[in-house]
Amino acid sequence: MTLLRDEGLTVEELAVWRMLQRAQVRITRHLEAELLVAHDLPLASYDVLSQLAEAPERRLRMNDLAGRVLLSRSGLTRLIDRLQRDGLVSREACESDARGLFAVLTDAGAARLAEATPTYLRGVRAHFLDVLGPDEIGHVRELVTRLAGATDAS
Amino acid sequence: MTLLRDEGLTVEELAVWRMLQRAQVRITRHLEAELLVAHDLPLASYDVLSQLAEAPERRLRMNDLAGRVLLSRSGLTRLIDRLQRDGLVSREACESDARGLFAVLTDAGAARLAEATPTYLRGVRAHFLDVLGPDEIGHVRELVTRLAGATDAS
DNA sequence: CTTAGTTTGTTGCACGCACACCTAAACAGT
DNA sequence: ACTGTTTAGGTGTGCGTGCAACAAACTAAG
Repeated sequence: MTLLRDEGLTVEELAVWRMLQRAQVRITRHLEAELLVAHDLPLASYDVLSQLAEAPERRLRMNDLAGRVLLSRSGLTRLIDRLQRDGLVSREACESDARGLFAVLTDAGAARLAEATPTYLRGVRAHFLDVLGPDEIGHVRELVTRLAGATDAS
Repeated sequence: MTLLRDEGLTVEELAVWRMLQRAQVRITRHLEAELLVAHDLPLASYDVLSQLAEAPERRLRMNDLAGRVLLSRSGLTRLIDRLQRDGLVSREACESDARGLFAVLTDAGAARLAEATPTYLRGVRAHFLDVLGPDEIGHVRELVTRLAGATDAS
């Protein structure tokens, strides 16, 4: 694979990227599977609920929310449809802007979130954090911060 | 969020996990978008082609391949259908096991892969590797290896 | 006030994926 | 051989997502 050298990559660098992809996919699937069997709650739904829970007044504009959960606006529309159908979220109009809608966490949604959160946190610990040495976390945090921010510059 | 403490997580640890998720999704999307506009090749297809290219005789059993690209067997069946339709891959029977099938990289597939690889590698460099300090790679490799392997133990 | 342009959220559509089920082939024990 | 079990791969179906097109509401310029 002389192509690698042409682009200035080592085989090690490429392998690291592939393993990261692999690890991320597998961890995410474990997490989702655990949430699903224990609480019938997909990971994307969990993300939405927790974002709302952390937001002031447990409400967020659809657009803001879509950005935070890395979902397209249309995808979020459908996801909120489902959550609303299950009573975990409600839609409320925005008074200052008639086209705006808030997604609002209901009490039932908060309860469901509280119920699922231990499962989620245990999964993050078991599949991710326990694999890191405790002293590594600071280093990884710094690294991941750079990664999350840098992808904007494209 | 006293729930965090109940599970022995710090807010920093949780934030690191979230940012990693975020970074991974964004990098992957950039990569896929670039492959799509430049070569009309989805990332999953690229992965299959490159796995085949690295395999002995450019062929792999469906089951093996499904494991390597983190796809369900049915998902792989459909993906190979598409690649076969486009002439990038062919199916060949296995003589020693009549129910086995090989996915084989065709010359056209190898050509398409060679064409797309620079785009892919440049993307990996730009969105991922450039963000790492060169001295960090060894450390990250070691870490990611643990992550990729550890998720089996569940 | 009118008109052009932008932003917000939703809908039609097609795609890609996983789950459950199915068939055929291999294997195991009797 | 004969029957039950396992494994390889493919098919039917439903779900979740993004893209493009849309309607409604806001904004800005004349």
